[in-house]
Amino acid sequence: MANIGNAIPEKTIERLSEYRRTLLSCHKQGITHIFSHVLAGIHGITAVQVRRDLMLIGFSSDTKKGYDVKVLIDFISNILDSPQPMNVAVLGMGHLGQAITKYFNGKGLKLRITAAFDVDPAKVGQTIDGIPCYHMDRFEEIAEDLDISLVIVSSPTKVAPSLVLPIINAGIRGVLNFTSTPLNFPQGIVVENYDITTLLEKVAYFVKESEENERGSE
Amino acid sequence: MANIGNAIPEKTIERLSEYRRTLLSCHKQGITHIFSHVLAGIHGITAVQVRRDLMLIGFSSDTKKGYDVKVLIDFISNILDSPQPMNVAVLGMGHLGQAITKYFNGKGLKLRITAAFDVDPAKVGQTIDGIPCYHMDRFEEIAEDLDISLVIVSSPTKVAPSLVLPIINAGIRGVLNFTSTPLNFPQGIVVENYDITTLLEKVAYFVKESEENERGSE
DNA sequence: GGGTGTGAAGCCGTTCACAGCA
DNA sequence: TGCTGTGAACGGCTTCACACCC
Repeated sequence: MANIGNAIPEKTIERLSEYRRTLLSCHKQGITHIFSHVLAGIHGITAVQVRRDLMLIGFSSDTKKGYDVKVLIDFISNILDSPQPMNVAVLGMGHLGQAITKYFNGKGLKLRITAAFDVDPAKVGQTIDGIPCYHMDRFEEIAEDLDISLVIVSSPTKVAPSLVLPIINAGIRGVLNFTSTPLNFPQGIVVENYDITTLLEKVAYFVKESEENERGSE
Repeated sequence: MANIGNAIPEKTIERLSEYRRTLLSCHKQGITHIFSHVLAGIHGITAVQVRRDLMLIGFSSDTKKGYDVKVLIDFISNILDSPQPMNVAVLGMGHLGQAITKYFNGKGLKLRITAAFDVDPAKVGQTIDGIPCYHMDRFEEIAEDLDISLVIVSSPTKVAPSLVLPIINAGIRGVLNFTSTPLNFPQGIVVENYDITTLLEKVAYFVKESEENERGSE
């Protein structure tokens, strides 16, 4: 039995997260209402897309002044956030791990980075950006103690495969993998692989494409 | 007039980049042939998907021993890579910028990070991981000199909007943006926005979803 | 007029089902 | 038998077109 009228498409979820960040920034600037086409413009999409997304989550505005920023923030948050905060661990506290940690610090999100893991003796035992760094050997034990449910894999690509088993054993539910190895987990664990190289190669390909088209049509 | 039988879907391009990385690793290990279902397994997708992707780029194998790894690498490279290497600049040499630079260093790709830009006096004028770091004020000038065509935006989110104009003026063709502000560019400039927060929030949402479904079906 | 909400159409990407081949 | 290649069906997401409402 499904909980509510759920089944919100993945793309919509991504955009909701983006809308919310924009809305929070509007809210901070004192903007109280926003039109769909303005929100769309900021994100480089169409107004229909915005309205459709809001329709899918059952949001509707009663006014003609656009959407109430504060109300919409709360509505989206109600969709995206868990009732209780989720704890996140960063696996690999190199530059990427530290960059991610800094991103999240003080953002006041429902997702909290509460632990980091590494094997470098210079980092283990330290507190980096306010996050304690433990040795990877102790991952399963500490993940359980701290009730970690999500991990970000920012280790060197070479060691990433060796993290799969500990992650499974620790009962982790979601993985965000930034290494160049696709990681496979059994059903029930949510995984997103984002290889930076692939992202850049994609951009490069479409640049190449558009240049070829320009040349072709002149 | 279109160049070749192009129009390869975006998703396929992403996967081709991923396949290639896997294939390169296979090649290094001395594996000469690979079945579609093996390649699929590594990437957590179906064999049909792999075959369909290869069909779309016009690749076909003549043997029954699976695909020839070396030949396929060259074929994919011919699709993805530009004839001449593309130069990439990193805007923002904080942790994220340095992480990205390290990723690319010595990967021997057709994409080369050839310059970094920052405003921190401690970084400007230095060489970091073999990449010279210039002051952002000199971006337009140096981008032209070094024939930069792609940029990676890894600056703090707050300054990201101020980079848009210099990027346009410098004639940059592709942008990979890792900040939390969506950046909009005029038609003709390829942009990919990848906000790490959004990626994590998406994983968190689907974890929440799957937990609710489990609870619902017990 | 200028905004929102939405059924219906259209497009894109994935999967099915099966033919063909060694 | 076990693999590859592919037309056709399917499903998810986006866009069109238009009704409705200050």
